[in-house]
Amino acid sequence: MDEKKTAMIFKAFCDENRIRIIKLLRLGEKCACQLLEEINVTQPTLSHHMKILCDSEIVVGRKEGKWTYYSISEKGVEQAKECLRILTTLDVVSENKSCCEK
Amino acid sequence: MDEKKTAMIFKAFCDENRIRIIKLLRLGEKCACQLLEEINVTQPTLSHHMKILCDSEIVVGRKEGKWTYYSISEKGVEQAKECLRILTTLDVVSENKSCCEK
DNA sequence: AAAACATATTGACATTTATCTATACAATGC
DNA sequence: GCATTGTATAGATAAATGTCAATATGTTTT
Repeated sequence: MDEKKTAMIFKAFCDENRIRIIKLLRLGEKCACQLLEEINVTQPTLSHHMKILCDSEIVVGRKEGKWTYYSISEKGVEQAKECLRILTTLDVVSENKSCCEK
Repeated sequence: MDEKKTAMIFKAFCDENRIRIIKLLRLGEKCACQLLEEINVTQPTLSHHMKILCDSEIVVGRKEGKWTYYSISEKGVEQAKECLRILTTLDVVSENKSCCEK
């Protein structure tokens, strides 16, 4: 996975309000109006955060009439976990030249 | 874990150059000068990114003489994984009132 | 001690981001 | 059709962030 995509995924978890939103979605699908009641931001700001969360694919939105329902995407979460796993697993196969020997 | 700490952890993965640095560290411990050769930024910029990576606890630095060696922290990585797991696991116990019924 | 070297810090600057108000868009209900 | 309601977009602004040049700090070498 390229660096741009990786950064995009983890942007979901880089803002305190987005983390609060994700925590609320752990409880199940919620519509924007319900999130708005619990997060202390204006409606356009919430909308902005929901866009970033959806772009990261951690959250998915579902339109139904005039409401939009958001929930945590299992697929997106698995992608993030896999991405984190790969990024942080030591690569013991590739050689690694030591440097700066005294 | 509070939102501030969580955001701090995942900031490590929110910048393309930091992701490149982490990928390099997958190959093993490297000193700053070696990272500098491979990442296209100036020395102060690298130093800035290393600070953020260390603050996130994903990376640890070790001073030896005039060199600083950086490596991926297994402990920090486990913390990040656990944090991600908790954040994204559905909470089926808590009740969740539905909203916006038609 | 002075020079050389590796890294960190400071200060400036441009870009990005989070936030708000105002407005647009889309669906529902009258 | 028109008012109401839920959400998105546009535009403005302040704060945060990534970057660099210059400089400071600390270590090693001569």
